Amino acid sequence: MARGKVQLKRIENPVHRQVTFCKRRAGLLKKAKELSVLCDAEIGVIIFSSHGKLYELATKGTMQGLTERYMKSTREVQPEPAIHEAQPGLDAKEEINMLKQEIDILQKGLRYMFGGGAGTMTLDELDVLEKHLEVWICNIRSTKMNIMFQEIQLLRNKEGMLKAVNQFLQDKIDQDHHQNSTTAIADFAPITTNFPYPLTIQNEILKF
Amino acid sequence: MARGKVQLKRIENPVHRQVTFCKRRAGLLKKAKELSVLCDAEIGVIIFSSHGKLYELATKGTMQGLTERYMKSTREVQPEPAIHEAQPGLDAKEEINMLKQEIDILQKGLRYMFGGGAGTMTLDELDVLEKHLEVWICNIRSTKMNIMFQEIQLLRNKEGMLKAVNQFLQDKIDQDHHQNSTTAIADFAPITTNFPYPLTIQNEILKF
DNA sequence: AACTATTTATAAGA
DNA sequence: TTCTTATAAATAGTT
Repeated sequence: MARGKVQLKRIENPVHRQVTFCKRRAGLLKKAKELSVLCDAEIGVIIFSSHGKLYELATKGTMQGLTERYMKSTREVQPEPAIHEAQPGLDAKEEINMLKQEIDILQKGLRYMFGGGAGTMTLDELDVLEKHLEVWICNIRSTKMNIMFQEIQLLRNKEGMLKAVNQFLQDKIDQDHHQNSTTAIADFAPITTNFPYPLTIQNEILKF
Repeated sequence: MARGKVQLKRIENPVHRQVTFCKRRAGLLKKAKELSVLCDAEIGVIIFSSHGKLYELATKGTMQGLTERYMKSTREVQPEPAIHEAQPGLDAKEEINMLKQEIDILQKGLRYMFGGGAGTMTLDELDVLEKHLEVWICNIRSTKMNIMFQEIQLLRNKEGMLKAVNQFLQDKIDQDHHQNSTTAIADFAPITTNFPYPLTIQNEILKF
């Protein structure tokens, strides 16, 4: 925001990006603290850098407490545990009975599973159990996707940094070659490829 | 920040506080979005106003996913409780440990399922759990198939018996008709259908 | 909700 | 990283 307008897109230069991250992170956390104090609000900020490092701020208590409060707040909006959508025309007692029945089925299912399938469940009970398990697997796959997505992000970042390092090394090599050809050794062969030099990157660079 | 420095303390005037909250909240969320885009960071902001109203922002995915990532990040700092000892060369103990581990995963999975997905499982653990559930579902489907096959057998038996009864009744009717046509009444119309007589089977026959 | 005078944040350079 | 500084952005107080 100074000495030049900023484009609202990912900063490709890794050094530049890191510096900006540092500065703006500090600024964001400062702003959050100010807002909390001035307006008596409870605020939590979680920041994961592109390298996966965590920075956090929780005003008025712990992040743990805040996330719990958040869950409580949103649970009312989103009845998360699926399937158990309130059926119209059923009062509280009926709903409780239905839930108890479902728990029974799940418990029976666990015995069925670990007891070697020797339990005796009806077709309907098995249907309910199957649906539960399908939702469960669905959730698991979704979580796995999230985790894998994070992995991909990390690898992309590594790729970007490696490219930058490659470019740096290439430039250095080009420079060296230029010096050599103009001072001591005759240019007996023009270098037309950047290979195999970029492959010489040290392993240390890969450790984040 | 304009037309007067601001004191870093709670604004006592409620109207003034509300206005400032509104403005600065927008500013904070904007800054958070910018930081996320510019520096490729995953950011979550949770704001509870002094009246308890929730405002939130989650870049790159859901707040749910972010809090899970946060939990995982902070959990790693704390020592992981209950790690089963893995002694090489002892087959029996190894097997027991493996089984314990599997049970752990299943228990964790149950918490994951019924705790609203707030558990923190690794990708490998989720894989194991998914496989377990797939086997489980497979077993359930197999059992369902068995049950349904038994149903089908039962229905086939009923069908066979009904057909036999029908045949018996049909024969009886044919016989009666033949008697009538050869003794008293002229054959004014040949019977070419067994309808609607088979529909007169008594309900008692259907009860197995 | 708009409008500015100022303060604050920060991009670029050192 | 840290400091400096010119400039963009945010916003306090006002209309």
